[in-house]
Amino acid sequence: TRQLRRLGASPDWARQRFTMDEGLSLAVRKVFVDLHREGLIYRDKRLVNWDPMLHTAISDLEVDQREIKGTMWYFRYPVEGGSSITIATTRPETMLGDTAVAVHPDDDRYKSLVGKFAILPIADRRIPIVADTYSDPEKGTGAVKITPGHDFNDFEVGRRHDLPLINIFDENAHLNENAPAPYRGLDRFKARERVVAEMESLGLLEKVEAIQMTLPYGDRSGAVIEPWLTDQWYVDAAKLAVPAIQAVEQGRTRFVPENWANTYFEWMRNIRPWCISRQIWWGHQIPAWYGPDGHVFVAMREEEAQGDAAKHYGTAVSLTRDPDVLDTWFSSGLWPFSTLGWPERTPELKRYYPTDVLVTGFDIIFFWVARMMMLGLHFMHEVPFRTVYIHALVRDEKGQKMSKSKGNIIDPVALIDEYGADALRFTLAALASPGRDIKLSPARVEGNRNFATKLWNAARFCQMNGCVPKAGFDPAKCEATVNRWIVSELANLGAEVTAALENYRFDEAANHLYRFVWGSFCDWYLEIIKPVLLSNQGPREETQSTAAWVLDQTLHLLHPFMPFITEELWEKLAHARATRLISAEWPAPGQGLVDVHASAEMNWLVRAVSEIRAVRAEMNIPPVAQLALIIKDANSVTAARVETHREILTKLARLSGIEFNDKPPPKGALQVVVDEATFILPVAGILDVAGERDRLAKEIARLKGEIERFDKKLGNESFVAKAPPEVVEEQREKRNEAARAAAKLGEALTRLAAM
RNA sequence: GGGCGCUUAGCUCAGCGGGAGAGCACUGCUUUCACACGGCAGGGGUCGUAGGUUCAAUCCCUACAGCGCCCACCA
Repeated sequence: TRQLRRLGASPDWARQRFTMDEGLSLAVRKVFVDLHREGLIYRDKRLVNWDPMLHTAISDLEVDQREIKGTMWYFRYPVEGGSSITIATTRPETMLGDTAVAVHPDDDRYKSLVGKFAILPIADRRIPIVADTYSDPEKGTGAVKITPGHDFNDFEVGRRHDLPLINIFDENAHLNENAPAPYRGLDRFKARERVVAEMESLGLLEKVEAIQMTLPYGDRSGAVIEPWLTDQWYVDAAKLAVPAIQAVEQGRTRFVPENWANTYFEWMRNIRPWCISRQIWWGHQIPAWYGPDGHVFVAMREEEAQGDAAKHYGTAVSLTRDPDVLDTWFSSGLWPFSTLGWPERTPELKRYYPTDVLVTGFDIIFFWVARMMMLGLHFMHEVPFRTVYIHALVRDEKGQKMSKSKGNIIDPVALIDEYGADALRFTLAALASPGRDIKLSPARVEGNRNFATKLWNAARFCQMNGCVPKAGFDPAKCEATVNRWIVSELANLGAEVTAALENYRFDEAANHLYRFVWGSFCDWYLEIIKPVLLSNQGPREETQSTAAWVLDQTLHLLHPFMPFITEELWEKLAHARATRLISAEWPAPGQGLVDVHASAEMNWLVRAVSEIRAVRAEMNIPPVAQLALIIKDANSVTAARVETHREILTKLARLSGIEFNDKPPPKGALQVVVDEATFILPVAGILDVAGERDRLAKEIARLKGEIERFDKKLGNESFVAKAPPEVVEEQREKRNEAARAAAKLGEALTRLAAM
């Protein structure tokens, strides 16, 4: 909770709930009772995953299969009548509970032995040799020991052949009284050593092999899990899964990204009975009571159970409540409706069920999502949520999953302390491309902290220059090109960000915002309007209002990512807002605000400035030197643009003046091509002639290479014939553009050489 | 064993049928009145390998190699 608050999560904190709340407990009991009555919850004696350390059963999902280096032992069991049969095992101690040896019915090696009896060494027990297809001739020796009490497969085999079931472990996985006397009380691993040693001394240990194998561990205790025979409560998950599968198949609930639906289907279609009872003290106690003879009464309250028992026995009896509690995921699975007051038909339930979006990690799909789907559909007859957004998992810089035991946890609060919650949020959003985990590095967060600082300074600049949101301001009515342009850019940004959010592409939304704020708004717009703001000339008022409006909209679009700084700036930017930013209506600047002419004009200006800056930097012209600009071969559009932006072009490109002149340029000048015009910058005194010649030659060579590629493509008949006409046309235009630039630079080079 | 995903600039990752992008790092210049957590300019990639489809492949298909994850009862 503290982390969530620091991150700026904005839930309805007043509705915080805890699964052990009275209301939720009632829902849990009702669900249990109802499912029991419907036969979907039942009690059964079978093998469970037993945690010998925590002394409780756990579900399949809480078992962690780990790859380890293990050992395979080959034991020879004597067979009555003189021969013997060899089995392989990784768990020698369980042989004390063997009640058969199984071979494949078609395995010729062992056909003659089927029906005979082996003598189980140490335990000295007569056990049958049975034929069962479970036995795989390819594995081990083709003969497999059967321990129905301590192996899930063997349990099934035992059932098929009506084999006795011997439990040799107690709750600590120590050997019990069913083991031969010397073994009683031994830990399973100690017993293993002893069995191996004894078999060896009996001359019955045939071979020992080192192998790779997997072992089940309890995900909480880390203890090796033991299949153990106990009474437990089960949910018939297979039945509940049917509608839950259909709901996703039919798209009533959608996974984002959608390939997680496969994971969900895979598990749901192979789901096994869900063991829900736990022998721990913390949790919802199971509402079941036992009579003196063990008869079970399931009821909402003890009085009801007493009543049922009295009816059953014909007299009042004393009942004992089942001490077990429920798997926490059982109560969590009710969350979407139990928190809304169910089983009461509350207004909240009506209003909020089904919910819109569940946001969670993929590792929770089985534990929680699947259970909510099953229980929600069963009790509410409607999916619990329309969309399941599976977010990326945050890993450390090396891509390792963060875990307490590895000690590589990145504490979000520490990052927030250093860089701010906004920077962290923005970083996580920007890195959250679908289907990929996030490797979180502080450098990345730092970069976005800088972004927040940039935004802050930009806002400060606006404020210092009287950019205040103006009531009744209509961005469509802007007249200055630069204002029309930034309004266009903002309108595009709004559409892009909204679309990205609707598609759950938080990364795209964040990147659009970053580029707009830093690139379009700060680097260009603010720089361009500085002269206007700092003087009393020009469209000062319009510019102030426009800047304020754009900043306002930007803060809003950025708010989900950076709630703190945007809220702060929003309130600072204007007094007496009608609402706080977080509850203001999401902006939807219309596409009618987009002015393609303004965009084209500003693109030209940006290109012109950039070209001049680049050549200056490359030719080492001192930044303080102001150069004259002579524009040659300009058409009327360019001429008009120059007039409009003369002042800003002069400033940004550090020019002393601009003139149009189509005559040959003076000696010693830098030359660049912008569209149809050649920009000439006389630098007679400081020109590095050889350097400029090289630069021009290199640029011409590059263009020639391009032209060659285009010509090759355009000369290809099948390209011209089969490619879409607009593509062909586009290539042709680009080719001509390159050719034009090359020609002009060629002239420039000639002039230079003539000096 | 089954399934999913990844392989693009030094690092972390976008992109995706028509001339390779971002952030960080790096190089040069720049302390000009929003911001040095800044500005300007720049270097750097045969887009894992080999085939195929196509006028055109980093992008689609197939195989292979390497890496990661999930599921599974391999004695």
